[in-house]
Amino acid sequence: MSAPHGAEGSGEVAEDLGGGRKRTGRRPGVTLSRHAILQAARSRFAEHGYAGASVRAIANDAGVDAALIHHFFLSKEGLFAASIHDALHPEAVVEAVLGGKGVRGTGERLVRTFLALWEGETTARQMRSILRSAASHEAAARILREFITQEVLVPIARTTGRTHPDVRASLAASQLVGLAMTRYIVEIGPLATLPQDDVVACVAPTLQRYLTGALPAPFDA
Amino acid sequence: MSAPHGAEGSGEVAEDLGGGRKRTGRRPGVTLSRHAILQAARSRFAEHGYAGASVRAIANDAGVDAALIHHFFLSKEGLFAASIHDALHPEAVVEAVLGGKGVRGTGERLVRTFLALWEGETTARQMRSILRSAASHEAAARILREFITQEVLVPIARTTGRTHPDVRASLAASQLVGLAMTRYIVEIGPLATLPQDDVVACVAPTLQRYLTGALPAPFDA
DNA sequence: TCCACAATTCAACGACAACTCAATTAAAAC
DNA sequence: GTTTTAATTGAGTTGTCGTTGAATTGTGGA
Repeated sequence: MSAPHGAEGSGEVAEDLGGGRKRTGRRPGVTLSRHAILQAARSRFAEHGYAGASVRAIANDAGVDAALIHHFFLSKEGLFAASIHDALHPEAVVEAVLGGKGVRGTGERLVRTFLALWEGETTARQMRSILRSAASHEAAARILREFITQEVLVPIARTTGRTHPDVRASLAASQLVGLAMTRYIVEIGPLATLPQDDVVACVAPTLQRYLTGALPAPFDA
Repeated sequence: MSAPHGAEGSGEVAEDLGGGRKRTGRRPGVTLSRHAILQAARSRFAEHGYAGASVRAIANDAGVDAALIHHFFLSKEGLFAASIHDALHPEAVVEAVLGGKGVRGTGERLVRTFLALWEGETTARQMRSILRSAASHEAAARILREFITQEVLVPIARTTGRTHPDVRASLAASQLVGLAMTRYIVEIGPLATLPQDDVVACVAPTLQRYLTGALPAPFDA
């Protein structure tokens, strides 16, 4: 969970004059507000989803007027897009998973790489934002859908040289998305508390089977 | 998807006097509004999640004044709770899955029963409501969490007589939740379009392994 | 030095949020 | 038939939403 001081702590440029009022006009020195806004947005979107996070609350967290958000990002949509921009580096993920080490450890490397995204401070917030928002915000759902299908799983499945790479890819996606939902969002039972290595050990065989194992009758019969 | 005339169609009791206005006071005959509200609420919550669905929009869909919702359900929270109430009948699910037919087909029966919930008109809306809202609304997340862990998966895992039933249960939950997310919410790739039987054939072995197979080293070594 | 521009806040807009209260009409209980 | 209770809307409260335009203050280039 985030520390009690929250996402503020970067925007302490503006000294306030009595009554919470801040001096208008540009501040001296380098500008930090844009970055502060992005960080606050990631936290809010990660905790409350797209609809539940308000521009004003984000601005407040960032220690900034709400209008500044529109100055930088034009709209709430724009802020959301920017806040999850480059959360997902497909090349990096694909590289980490394939890594030239042959096909046998693919399942394990896939879970491990995926879980790592959920442990890093910044990437975890972005992942939470995407998943939480994807459940009810179409733009987020589209981002998630296209990223998963086009940029990570299809390449992975294709390089394994098996049949029906798209089916294999979506099956693997279902297990990974479900893992994220149950471990990090809904926080179900032992899955939410098990050490990372145990989770990897349990789930990796499933992914390995989806990616390189035999598919049931309707497919390869 | 829902028909264009939407969730109305039941509340046609109130004839309107000119200008969209409706006569005040109680309507003659039996009262259908409560039911109409619940149906409209299920649709709205299913499509937009808790935060994205407004009481006014639901009232509008139901052809009813917004105040009537508060009269019946006291608050939006109350409406939400009522709208997903008895969506999940644990006994029925457990019965359908265990069904006295021994342990070998448990995985398959579990997926099949789960998918059936997502195909029925009413239950699908309730499932969508719960999952969409659970992603960002704590009350929904709690409902989902407790239902999954306490009322379905633990009993199922316990009756299989294997070690670590809670770990097995949460692993199975992760696959099922992920399946619902990818097939019905985010609609990823082939999973969203595959016929039900194919999905069952692909996923059942995973559940069977989680529930009755060998767990990896950290658990049974 | 002057000028274009970027950063920043204030004040407000119109829309809509959840919710309340009183009035009106019908059903149910007596 | 009278009284109580339930259903229903209208009008309104209070608050928040995303967004805008003008005003102010700093930065950087000519």
